[in-house]
Amino acid sequence: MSFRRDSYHHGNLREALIEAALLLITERGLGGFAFAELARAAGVSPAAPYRHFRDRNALLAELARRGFEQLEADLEQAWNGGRPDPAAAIERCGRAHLAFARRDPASYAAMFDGSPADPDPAVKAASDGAFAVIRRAADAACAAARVPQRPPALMVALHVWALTHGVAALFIGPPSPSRRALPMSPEDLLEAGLLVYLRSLGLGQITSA
Amino acid sequence: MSFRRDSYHHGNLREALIEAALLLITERGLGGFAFAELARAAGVSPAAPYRHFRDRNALLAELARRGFEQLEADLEQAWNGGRPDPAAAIERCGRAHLAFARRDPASYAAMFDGSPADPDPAVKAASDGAFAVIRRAADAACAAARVPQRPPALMVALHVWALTHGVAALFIGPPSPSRRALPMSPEDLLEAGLLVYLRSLGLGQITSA
DNA sequence: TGTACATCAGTGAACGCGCGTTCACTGATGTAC
DNA sequence: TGTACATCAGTGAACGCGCGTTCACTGATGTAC
Repeated sequence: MSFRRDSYHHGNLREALIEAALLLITERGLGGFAFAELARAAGVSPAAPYRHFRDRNALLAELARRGFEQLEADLEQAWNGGRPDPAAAIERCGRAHLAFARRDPASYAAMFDGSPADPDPAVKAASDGAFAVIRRAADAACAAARVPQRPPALMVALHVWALTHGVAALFIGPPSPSRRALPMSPEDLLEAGLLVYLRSLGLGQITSA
Repeated sequence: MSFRRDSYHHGNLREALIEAALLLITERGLGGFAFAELARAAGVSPAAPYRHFRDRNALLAELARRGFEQLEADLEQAWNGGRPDPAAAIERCGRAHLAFARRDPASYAAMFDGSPADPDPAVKAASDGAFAVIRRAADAACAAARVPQRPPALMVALHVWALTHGVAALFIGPPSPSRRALPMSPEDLLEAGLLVYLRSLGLGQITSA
């Protein structure tokens, strides 16, 4: 999988390293790549990556940051101003979240299973941005709620976030020791869960039996 | 942190290796221990662990298996026959699940974030056992449900499982790049979420406003 | 009670390996004038 | 248009390190008789 180039300068080594990391993480999990291995895959000397990333963790942080920015964009598009109604739009956000985890499992791992000791402010900001979309959705949902007893909007946002991530973590991406066979798609599972949840807030259509 | 012993035989090396692994995983994450390091921590030669585990993965599988067995026991006790009612008992199960993740984050990681390529049948069986408790709880909940429109019991079980794991993964254990500050306990967050969800099935007390 | 023997947990030395990181360097690029 | 120079991406060799794994071995334990 190594890469041959003709000129002395690679030209796009930074991107090449990131792509190689995504590939290796997808194949072997978060711990499954070595800094030196990325250099080999990009066809440069083992010292070259240090021109672009301080170390392995800096690269992982970059993956997480970009991932959250992409997730925010995907969620924003799925939300689509809450049309036609908050419940339907939130379910679309859930699907978009799962689609992201499916499409880019390596970034998803860097975002949610990343290194314990790494309080990178840029990653935090990007993560906040993605969550803010769900937070706004929860605000809209709560404003439209037709029941007196409901949790604060922040809690609703966290419930949606946690249920969605729970489904993604359990049923999308590399199989873990706990992976169960599912007689349905993760998307359908999540949609049904959000439906039940939001119905309790007086949202969504209650289809007649 | 190494361990001195007086006799030629360790006596309880297997357990000592497992404890050392749990400690190191807690400190540094799943990838954060080397087989040789466990030997050092237990005060034996680097070849000694091979008497007890085929390799690093076999030890991780053992952690996962034991973890699921403990989780099953905890859930079973929390369920307590569904008394006084399924909704209250399910919320107790959620708390027990979070308590387990809190008490033994290393095992939890081995159970849910474990190695991609490791279809250990004993781990699978133990995992099935833990989930079965929730599955039975969902059966009871559905039997008591007072609404016509509800998902199949398996789906209800998966929703509870996913929401609970989502809360644990996001807010308990080693902070990830996505960890958000929570203005409440994970336990309260989960309880509120389950309350809203189960209310939609016609379960639980609807406290008057 | 004593002895011979099987069992097996742990030894310790050794191996080849790939890693992260450093260093003074060199070759290409682009810009000032 | 040409030339001198600053910049900096990538070199390649080197280092020390800890890892996983193997091997013939040795010391302790327990059991048969």
